Amino acid sequence: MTAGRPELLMDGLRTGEVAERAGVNIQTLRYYERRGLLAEPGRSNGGHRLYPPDTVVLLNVIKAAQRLGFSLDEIAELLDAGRRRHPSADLRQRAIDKIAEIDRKIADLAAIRGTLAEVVDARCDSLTNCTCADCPLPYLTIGTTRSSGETE
Amino acid sequence: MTAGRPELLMDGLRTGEVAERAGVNIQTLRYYERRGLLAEPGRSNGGHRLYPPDTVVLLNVIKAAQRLGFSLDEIAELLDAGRRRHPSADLRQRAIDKIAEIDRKIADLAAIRGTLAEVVDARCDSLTNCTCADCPLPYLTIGTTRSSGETE
DNA sequence: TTGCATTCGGTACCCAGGTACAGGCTTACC
DNA sequence: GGTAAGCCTGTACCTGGGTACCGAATGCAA
Repeated sequence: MTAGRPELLMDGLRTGEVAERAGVNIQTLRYYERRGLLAEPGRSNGGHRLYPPDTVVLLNVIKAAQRLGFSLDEIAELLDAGRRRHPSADLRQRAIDKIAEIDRKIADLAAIRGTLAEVVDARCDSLTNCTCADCPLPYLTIGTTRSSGETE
Repeated sequence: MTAGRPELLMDGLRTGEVAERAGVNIQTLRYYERRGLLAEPGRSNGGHRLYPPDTVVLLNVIKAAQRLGFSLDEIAELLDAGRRRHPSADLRQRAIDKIAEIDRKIADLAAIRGTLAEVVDARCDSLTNCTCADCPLPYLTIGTTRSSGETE
């Protein structure tokens, strides 16, 4: 039992492979494990981590959520919510709140998008000497949905 | 000319007022000024900042953009783009890129929203003992649009 | 004019989210 | 069996985005 047997049970991706495929640093994997975003993976006999292949997908999800402005704690919650689909009443309520927040984000993104689209259209009569009168303050529509009270 | 005259030219909001109305810290105003997100405001005779009132709106915009996952540098760029609507070819291209990025964000948010909505619906036959077979990996659809190359 | 609240500039510190490095074991291949 | 590449734990460090604190100067009202 010391060595030699390939130990079929514990195949999987090693940290380096996962990191490369997901485009993250190896240290980040351990960091996420500490933070509870990644479950502790299996180990080889020698103690090396062996990840299930879908870990790569999960990492992509986490990175996408980060780009959307969610903190790691929030992402952990979202993943948890998405994982067990028969949530407690509390979790359910938080999901509802998150949905409202997401709707706000989408609306704000749409507003920014709109302004940028106008920029690209550049409906001005000249690149250097624009006389169009309807060039008001940009993005005025966003950020106005929430007065001051934050998520806390 | 030493004092007494209200000096009509230099009315405006003082840092404390702006900070309170926008719900940010006073130090944050100076920080944003250093970072180039806020233009240097006028000053009183004694050197105190006097902000134009729409600074509050601008701060709300900045905060909204932050919640959407944009860095301060990106926000500075977005503001710049939105401000001068007759952009250079380069700025224009960057606006186009940003729009694509925003579309991706919106799509990802919609995916998360969808999963959360399913959670809220909880289309399971029991809260503790669910037999529904279609509870696959959550969020599988998001994060898959970009393979690895990032904005850089 | 006195006095308290604000603001000034400057520097130091804080937190989240990583990233790097050191010294020692594993794995893989010849 | 030797050895290079890869991974282990642990700790230290870095960047972005702020915050806090200091002593001095201003603003404004009584």
